Amino acid sequence: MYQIGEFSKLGRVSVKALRYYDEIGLLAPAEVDQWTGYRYYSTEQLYQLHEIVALRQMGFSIEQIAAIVSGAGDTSLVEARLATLETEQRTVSDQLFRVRHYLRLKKEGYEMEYKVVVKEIPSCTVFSSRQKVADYTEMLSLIPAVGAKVAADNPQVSCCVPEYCCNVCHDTEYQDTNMDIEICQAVTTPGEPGDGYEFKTLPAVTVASVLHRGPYDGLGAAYAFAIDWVQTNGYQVAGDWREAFIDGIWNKDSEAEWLTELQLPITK
Amino acid sequence: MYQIGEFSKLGRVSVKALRYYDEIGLLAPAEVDQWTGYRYYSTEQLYQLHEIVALRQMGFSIEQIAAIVSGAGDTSLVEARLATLETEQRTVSDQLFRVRHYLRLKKEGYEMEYKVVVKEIPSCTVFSSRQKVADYTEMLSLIPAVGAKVAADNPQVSCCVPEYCCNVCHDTEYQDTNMDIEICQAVTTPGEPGDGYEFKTLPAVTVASVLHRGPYDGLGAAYAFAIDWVQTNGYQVAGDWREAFIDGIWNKDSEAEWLTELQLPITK
DNA sequence: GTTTGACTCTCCCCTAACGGGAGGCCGCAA
DNA sequence: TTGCGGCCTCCCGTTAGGGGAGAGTCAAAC
Repeated sequence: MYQIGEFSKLGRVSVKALRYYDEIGLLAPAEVDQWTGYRYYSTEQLYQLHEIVALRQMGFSIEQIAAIVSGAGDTSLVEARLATLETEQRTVSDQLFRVRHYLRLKKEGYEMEYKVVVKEIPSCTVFSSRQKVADYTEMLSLIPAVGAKVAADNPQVSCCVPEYCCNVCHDTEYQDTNMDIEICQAVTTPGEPGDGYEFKTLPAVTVASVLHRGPYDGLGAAYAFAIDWVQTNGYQVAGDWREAFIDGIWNKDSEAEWLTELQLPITK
Repeated sequence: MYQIGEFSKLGRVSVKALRYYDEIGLLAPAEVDQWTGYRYYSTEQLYQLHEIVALRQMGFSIEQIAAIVSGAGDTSLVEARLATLETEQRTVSDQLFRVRHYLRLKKEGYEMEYKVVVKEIPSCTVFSSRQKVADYTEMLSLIPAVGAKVAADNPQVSCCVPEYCCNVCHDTEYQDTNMDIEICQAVTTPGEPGDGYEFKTLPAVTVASVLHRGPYDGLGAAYAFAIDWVQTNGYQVAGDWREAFIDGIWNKDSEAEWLTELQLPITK
């Protein structure tokens, strides 16, 4: 019989952990002195502890270990652990990509103006108007015009809250002149198509998102950053880019306060 | 200005998380209504939140993020994160090896009698006696003899608590006859060498440990298991094997209760 | 004017697997 | 008798919020 301190050294497990295992019923001592409360362990417990430690080293939770050591023979928990480990491996790998990319740019002296977030954009109903525009100035003038026309034709249509107003860019690479864009505005219910616009459903996508602050002539740098990020982090661009308008001329006087979100659909 | 619900949808962050970020001072709303307590966020906060989410997706803790967004420009936290990620990657990889090894054996119908634990054995002072023995029976008779001789010659020498009594096996592969073994017993202080024994220091080692229950003729299977485990888990054997005696003929009548620990020193 | 339903607030308890420490008991050695 | 090391229980702390209770707020609908 060992005292808890000796037993803890034998099994390379802390005294605190042993008391915890006792408390939750995972590993009770062979004997507990009824008067002093002292725990006494035998080598039978050492054998059990060895198994517990082995399972802990595989990363099982205590609850899972309790299930495994009691109802042995079922591999489902182990298979679940395998699946969990595989996703953990992907997560760590993704994070490594990001951190290394960040450090590389920092080392090159780049000031990290842009940060990339991967997010899910749910599917949504929009009215849209696809047009060729000469530049961003022309585009900006079109948005309220389209909105006004739709509102006039479809008085029952209301915009989503919070708003989601974006361009879907149909050009195959970034350009800021003669662009093939589709102005979209998310609405709560579809309406009837009209002159120069229609209602459609934008698909749900996973995007790499970059926020750009300032006037639109800086969007090129943001795009370049986003595309580089997507490639060096092991993703591929998988769909038409979107530019979501958050702040702009309609609510901010100073161009420096304009806020636009680039959304590049991606897959691994 | 957005209410917390809208803002939470814009940033794809839960309301709970936003309130938490406010509470700990990481991201305060632009305005809080003094009477209702309602939080109102502006797009400036959206920009900050985007950065926070990007850093979270790199796996930084909230505390680290607070440090990064306040005192920007220092890469030490990012380098620390890189180091942490690299060890996490190794941990996950190790666990994957173990779980896959386990599942493979299970699928082959093997009953998992042995579990492997990787543990550190600290350096310790021992008296030792290296001998050629014909078999385990002969070895068993030698241990008490050596112990008695040392105790007689060195009355001030006392054994460690808990005990650590082991064979260091100098054979290059497992054999149960004509073995070249070194009987060792950990003591608290070194003594004077004597006839057929000496005092020495066993090095600290990292070992793969397997517990074997039962008589010594089953040790071969335990060795085979341990060696297979070491190889399929990407380790190499790096030193002389040890057999640590926990329970045996000296305290258990039934051979089935004997307990022996195989310790194979390993490196990655 | 009232009601309703969605939204928000604060406050409190919960997580996993122990670690740290306080305050007190037990047994042994000087 | 005193000290010391080991052990006990009890309580609080850790992360990054999640869940829910109970109450207040807001805007639209009736």
